[in-house]
Amino acid sequence: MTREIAKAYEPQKIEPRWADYWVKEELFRADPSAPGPAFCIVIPPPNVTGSLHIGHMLDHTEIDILTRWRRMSGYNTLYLPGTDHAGISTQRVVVRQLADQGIDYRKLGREEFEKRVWKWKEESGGTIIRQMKQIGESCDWSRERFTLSPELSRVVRDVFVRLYEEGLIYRAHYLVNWCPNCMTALSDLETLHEERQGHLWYIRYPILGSNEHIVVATTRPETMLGDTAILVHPADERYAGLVGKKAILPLVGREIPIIADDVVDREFGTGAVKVTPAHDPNDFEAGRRHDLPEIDVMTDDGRMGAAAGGYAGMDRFEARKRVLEDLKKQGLLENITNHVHAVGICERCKTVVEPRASTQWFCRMKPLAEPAIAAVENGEIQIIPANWREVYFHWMRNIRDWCISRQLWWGHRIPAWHCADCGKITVAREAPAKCAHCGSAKIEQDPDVLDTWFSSALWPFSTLGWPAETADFKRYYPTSVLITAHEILFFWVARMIMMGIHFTGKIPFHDVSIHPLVRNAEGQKMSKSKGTGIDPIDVNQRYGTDAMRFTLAAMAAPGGDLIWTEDRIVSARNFANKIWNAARFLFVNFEKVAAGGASLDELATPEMRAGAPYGANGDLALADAWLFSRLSAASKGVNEALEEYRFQQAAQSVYHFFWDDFCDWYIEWIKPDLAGPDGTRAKTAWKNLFAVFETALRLLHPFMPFLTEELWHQLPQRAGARSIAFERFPAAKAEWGNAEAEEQFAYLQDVVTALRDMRAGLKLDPKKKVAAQFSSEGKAWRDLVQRNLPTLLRLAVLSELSIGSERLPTAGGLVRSVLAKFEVRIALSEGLDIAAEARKLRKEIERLEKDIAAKRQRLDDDTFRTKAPESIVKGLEATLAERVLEREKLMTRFSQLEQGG
RNA sequence: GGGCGACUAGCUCAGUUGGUUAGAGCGCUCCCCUCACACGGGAGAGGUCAAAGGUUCAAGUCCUUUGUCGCCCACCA
Repeated sequence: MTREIAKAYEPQKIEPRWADYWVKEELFRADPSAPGPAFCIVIPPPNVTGSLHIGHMLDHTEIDILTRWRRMSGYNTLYLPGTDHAGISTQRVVVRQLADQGIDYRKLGREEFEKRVWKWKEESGGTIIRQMKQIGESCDWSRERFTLSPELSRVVRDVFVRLYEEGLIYRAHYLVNWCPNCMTALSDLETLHEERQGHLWYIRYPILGSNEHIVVATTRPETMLGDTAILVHPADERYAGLVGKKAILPLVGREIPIIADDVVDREFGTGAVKVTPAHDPNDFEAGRRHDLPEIDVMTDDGRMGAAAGGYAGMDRFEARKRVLEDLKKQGLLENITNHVHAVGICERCKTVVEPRASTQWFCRMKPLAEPAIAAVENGEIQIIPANWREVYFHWMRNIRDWCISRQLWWGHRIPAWHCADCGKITVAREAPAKCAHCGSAKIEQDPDVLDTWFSSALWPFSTLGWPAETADFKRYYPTSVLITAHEILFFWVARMIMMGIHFTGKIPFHDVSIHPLVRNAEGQKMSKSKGTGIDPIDVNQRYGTDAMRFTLAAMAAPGGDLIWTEDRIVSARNFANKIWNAARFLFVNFEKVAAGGASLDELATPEMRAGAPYGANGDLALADAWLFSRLSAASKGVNEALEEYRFQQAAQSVYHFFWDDFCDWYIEWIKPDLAGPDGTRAKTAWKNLFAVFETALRLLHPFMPFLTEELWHQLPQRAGARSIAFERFPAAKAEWGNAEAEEQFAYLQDVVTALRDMRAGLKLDPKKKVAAQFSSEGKAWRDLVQRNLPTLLRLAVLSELSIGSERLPTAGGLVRSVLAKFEVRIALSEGLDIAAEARKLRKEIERLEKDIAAKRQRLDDDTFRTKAPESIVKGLEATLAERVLEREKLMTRFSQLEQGG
């Protein structure tokens, strides 16, 4: 029987086939009525207009690894996909696109514009979902959700109304961050802060009815046009005589009061502050306290407005220049100093944000935050790694009300209607016919939409059908874990916890696992728009998605950032190639199995599926016992690591098992057995080889789904087997653990390595067989070597290996020893570089000497002996003895070498 | 102004609860196209774990200070 397997590993040929298969067969469709504990992850919904970037790739790789692992471990899994309508981002994209066609979106009107965005969404919105399918994510595609779909919009309205009725949503006039480019209010989180070198301008304000003046300092002189007061500290003697008087606002001529207020910092500037309630948060508060008028001197797009008099129509920064020039002309600009201060920047478009008083909708956060803080405090929700807990607490404990209204057209329109007659607001789930207060039909819906993150906050339960008690909601909520980057801890994670607890009475997820941010070699965040990123799809094309997934998993250690370098994916691709070739080794030899009388059907038995070693009841050769012990340890390692979201550790575990243990040692060790004349042994060897390989595929599957699916289907399978994704994930098997076999095999590995090292030192032809000697004082060790003699001869390319217990002489050859365990010798000296050997010995002796001294010192210390656990003391004593013996051997060898041996 | 994180081999990074010669990948040196694999095999070199102090029988691991870099939060005009 021959197996059809291509000689070369070409992921490009394999991956699309399985990606299609998984989607078409709907293999990962969740069934809430199926058995097993629930495991559910809802995707952090990517922007519908976006495409997959490296950050998604990492996020989705982790999610899919967990999902596939849990599915294989008997869980009832749901990985729910979906996208976010991404208000500002999407609107910006379409506005720009229309502008490119010479169309002003405002002239289209709201309705038409919304149509255009929906059209754009239908045309381009599928990209990221298509890419997710392409990279093999095991989602239930039948449950795909979109934040702006009619179903989810209904949930949003419902939540809004409830919060409004509970008094947690209110409409108020307040100072907000205004982006003059996006022309909308922003939340505090959407406003970034950037340290900039600016200036502090000192301006004289004349005092009414006198020749005096008062000097104020400001970083934004153009706002003076909206000044309505000056504040000084009540205890400031410099200004004591001026409090209660009025100043004349330059350029404007308005009379403004000078007021005492202890918020003023006497040390800063001149100790006198100009107050612009409409354009500064502090001033806004001061304005409220002192009942000052608010004068908004700007327009929505960041120009000076009617209230700015002669400056009306100018851009705000142009106006700044002109104001300063005019002040200078009038001799009122007293001083200019350099001043570094933080400037608010729009998260989306990087425009300098204008603080501005405006009427907006807000969500009261304190009452929502309290139970959300408690849920993390009491451990109901675990944040991993734990250092993010503190970050979360800090933000949550200082949380401020959330400005949720946006002056955009793309999003969930606020379900509030203003009455033209009574001026009151009607908030309702469905459009009302008339005002709830006066019955007037002259009502109009509020033009604003909700912050995108408002609907995202509901995602874990809105996607599962809440508020209906659906089967999905009952089965999969709370979800298991949220996998995300720390960037959106506040934007999204914190808000989901608050909303989840508030509306469902339950936490939205048990764990929050924060993964690193992917950066490039220069340490910058990978970003396509900045040209600092890579296109993961393109990289997948070149190396394979499996290699990409494995690379990311292997690099994703909790904590810091992850720097993307291409050499890591090269090594992961090489690993995939190694697996492919190990498979080929099996497949091309299946013929021999058949010829030897073993049947492939027999190999596909359920016992083999479970990875049970053939002849497990004591009939295991050393290498088999060792391999199964290693396999069990690797399985344990992978399971435990994934349990704690240590992807890096899990990947490493499976990598080393497969490459080092399985390929480099086991396969090489048993090769003759496979082809050997002894039918029973050959059959056993094949069965074990098959079982371990098949188990390894299952162990690898969550990391490299395509490759493992491909190879698994090439193995003999039960009829009707659909996918390795439904096979059992390998668990640690205590009965396979075999410390004795591990110790013995490691010993033999050391012997082989020492012999090979000598061959290299003697520059022997790799094929040239030589005679060697082995010596150990332990009879058990000599017996072990004796039992494994043929293998040792083959692996070290020896003609013979004598076994003894006497010290081996250096003269006339080369000797190696591994600690006090054994000595090996090759009796040749032609190729020997005596000087190099002497250097090596001296170095090793020096190292041992240091080590011995350190250990002696510790053992001579009585406090150590009394305080340290006995096992540590005993262990130290034993190693010290070994080191001393080894040093002595090396010294003897060294002196023999010096004597011209 | 607060807070957090990083600093370990030439490079990119691991190192769970402190415990006996600190690991990986890439790169480097030497040997090999040996019948699964040169995207490979074999052997090896390379680190006083940023610095200083401290706690401890014992510190890469805990504490303090310093330095360098990065990030987050913050309404000093």
